[in-house]
Amino acid sequence: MTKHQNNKEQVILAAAKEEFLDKGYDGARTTSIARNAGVTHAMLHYYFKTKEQLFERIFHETMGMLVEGILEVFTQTEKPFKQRMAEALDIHFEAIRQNPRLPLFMIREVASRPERFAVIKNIISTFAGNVLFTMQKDIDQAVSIGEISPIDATTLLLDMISLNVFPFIVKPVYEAATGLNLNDDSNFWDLRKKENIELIMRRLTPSQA
Amino acid sequence: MTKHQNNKEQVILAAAKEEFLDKGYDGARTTSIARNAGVTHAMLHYYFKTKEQLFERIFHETMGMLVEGILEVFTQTEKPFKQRMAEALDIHFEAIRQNPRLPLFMIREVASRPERFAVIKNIISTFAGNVLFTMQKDIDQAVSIGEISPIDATTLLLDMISLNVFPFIVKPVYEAATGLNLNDDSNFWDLRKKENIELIMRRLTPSQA
DNA sequence: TCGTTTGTTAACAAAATTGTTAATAAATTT
DNA sequence: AAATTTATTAACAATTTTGTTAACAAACGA
Repeated sequence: MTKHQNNKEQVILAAAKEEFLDKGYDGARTTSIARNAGVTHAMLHYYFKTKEQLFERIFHETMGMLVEGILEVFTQTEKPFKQRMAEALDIHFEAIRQNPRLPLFMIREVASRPERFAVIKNIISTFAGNVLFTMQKDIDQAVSIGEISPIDATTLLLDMISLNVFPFIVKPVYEAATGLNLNDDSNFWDLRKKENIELIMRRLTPSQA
Repeated sequence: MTKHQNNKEQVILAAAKEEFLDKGYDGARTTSIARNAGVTHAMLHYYFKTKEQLFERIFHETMGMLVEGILEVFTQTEKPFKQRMAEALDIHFEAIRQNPRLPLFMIREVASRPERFAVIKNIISTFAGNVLFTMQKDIDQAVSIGEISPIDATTLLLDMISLNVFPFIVKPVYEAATGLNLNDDSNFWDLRKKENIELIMRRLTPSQA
C-alpha cells in the first residue's frame, strides 16, 4: 500500500537493542527480537546475516556513546581544578542517567566474552592514556598552588567512575529487593549526584595542616 | 576399584560454580559443566534434576556467602564511629577480594531474571532494615558529639559499597582494555582499599567551621 | 512498461542443548 | 551371598534456536 520504507531495519535495531540490553547476548533470542519488532525472524537474517552481527552493531553503537560521553566530560575549560571535577562528575552522571542500562550491559558482555572487547581495546587504552596524562598534569599544577591535596589521576578517575556508575549497576538488585522503582525517583538520583560531588570535593580539599 | 565416593556431586558443583560465575546462567552449558567435571552429562541430571535446580543451589550458596560477609562487617564493638567504619570497609573489601567474581555474578543474574531474586527478597530487606537502623542511630550519636558530619545511613552505605565493589566489577573491562592481570597486582588492591578508607574518612570528618 | 533489484513470507533444515530412559555396574543391607 | 538401593553410562528424544531457501511481492530504473 504505502511505499517501501526500509524502516524495518530500524525497528529491528531498536528491538534488538532492548533485548540485548535487557538480557545480554546469551539471554537474547532472535525470535523474540523479531516478534517485538513485528517482523518475521527471517527479516532479521535478511538485514543482519547473523545474531552475532546484529549484536556487534548494537555493541559498537553502545560503546561509541559511552566513549563519546566520557570524552566530552574531560574536554573542559580553564576553571579551577576542583570546579572542573565537580562539573565533570555532573555531566558524567547525567550521561549515565540517560542510559542507565549501558554500563551493566558493557561490563556483562566483556566479562563473559573478553575477546569481543579486543576490537575496541586500543581505542579505549589510547583514550584513557590521554585523559590520564592531561589529568595528572592538571592535578600536579593544582597541588603546587595548594588548591588540592595530592592524588594519582588513575586513583581519582576510578573514585569518580565508581561513585557515579555503581548505583546504576546495582539498581536492579535494589529494585528487586525493595520492590520500588528508582526510575520514578528523581529525588534519589539528584541526591546521589550531590553526594558523589561532595565526596570527591572533600577528597580533593587539602587537609588542614 | 576404589569404593563409591559420592564426591562426583561435589566435583559437579565445583565445575558448575565456575561455569555459572564465568558465563552466567544463560551462557552456561550443562554439557560444558559435565565435561569440566569429568562426568557424563547424565550424571548432572541424576544429581540435580535440571540446569535450573543446579543453578539455584549455586545461587543460594553464593548469596549466602555474600549476606554473611556483609553481616559480619556491621557487628562491630564500641569503638569510635569513624574507626568502626574504617574497619568495616577493610573487612568488606577483603571479603570481596577473596570472591571477586561474586558481585558481578549476583548483579548480572538479578538484572536478567529479577523473579529469581524474589526468594531471598525478604531476607535482604529485613537485614538491610536492621543494619540501616542501627547505623543511623550510631551516626546520630557520633554527630551529636561532633565526631562526624551529618549523613544519611543509606547514603553512607551506598558510598561504601560503591567504592569497595565497583573496582571488582569493572575488573574484566580493565583487564580486557589493558591486557594486564589485576589478580597478580596485590599492590593495586592494597592501594584501592586505602583510598576507599581515605575517601570515607574525609567524608565523615566534620568540615572546619 | 519490462526487467531488475530489493523486501517479505512461510516453510524448512541444522545444530545445539536440555532432559530421559533402559541397561548395567557397583556398593550396601540383611 | 542375595536382594536392594545407589551410581553410572550410552544412546536417544524433545525442544529450542539459529540460519536457509525458494517463491512471491513491491518498488525502481531504464
